[in-house]
Amino acid sequence: MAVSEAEAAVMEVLWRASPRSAEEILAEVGPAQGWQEGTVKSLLNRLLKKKAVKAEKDGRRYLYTPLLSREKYVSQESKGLLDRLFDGRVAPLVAHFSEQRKLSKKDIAELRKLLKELDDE
Amino acid sequence: MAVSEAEAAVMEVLWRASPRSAEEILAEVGPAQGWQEGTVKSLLNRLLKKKAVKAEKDGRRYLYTPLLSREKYVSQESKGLLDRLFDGRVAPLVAHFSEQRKLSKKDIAELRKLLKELDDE
DNA sequence: ATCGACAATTTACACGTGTAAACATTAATT
DNA sequence: AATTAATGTTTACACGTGTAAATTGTCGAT
Repeated sequence: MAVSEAEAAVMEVLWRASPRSAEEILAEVGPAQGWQEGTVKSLLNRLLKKKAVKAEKDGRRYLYTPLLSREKYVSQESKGLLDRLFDGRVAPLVAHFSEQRKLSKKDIAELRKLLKELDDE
Repeated sequence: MAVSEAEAAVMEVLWRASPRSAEEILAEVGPAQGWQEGTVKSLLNRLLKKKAVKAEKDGRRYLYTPLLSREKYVSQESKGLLDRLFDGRVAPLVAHFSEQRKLSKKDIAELRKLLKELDDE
């Protein structure tokens, strides 16, 4: 089963640094999302069921560590969107943003650099 | 409220050609998705509630037309992913696919062309 | 005017999600 | 040992989604 959006917010915390306790996770994500303690606990349990994180005992509490990597998660999400909307190809996606004038100077510069690097291989 | 994935499959049919009757939509999308008549009817009604399509009477049936454009839908979906996973910037997304070796020859060629065109403006 | 066919609208139901309270367990403190 | 504080586990509930059956409405043919 897929990691939901709220669950992903918890994963983001763990991807930044792990292992972490529920309390630490709450401290980092609670204020921003307006979440109570119970909410984070639930999300952690669902992530455990989904095998997206693991927990190891540390005294009276647990420390959580990601099992699903950010790379993998990002790949799945990106591929999903690409397949659904752009026939699985990257160029049309970029073209879309280009048409919407959503490419920043920085984006363009970075894309140029990227293509140049691909040349050198 | 957002157009869901199943609903989007119905929208795709209407984006290809409209207006269309429920029966026509079913004929086009039913087999591929394995959907019964009732399923398509439900999805159409939800799309009506969401103001994503409109219906005009044609004899004893209705003909449906998109109100939400594919452009707009694609923009929303893409922006959502970009903001959630790539800090709102396009270049990191492309870099991600590049690292995963998911850029086809064709993609690369098209991206080159795109950047060249941006130059000429 | 009634019946039948067809199409739309309503209702249904299981499951995931966002959100959290209630309850249980465990370790520390009195 | 009993109580309390901290933390984890279970239960809850409303809402959206995927899927479709049941019901209602309507036009055309007897």
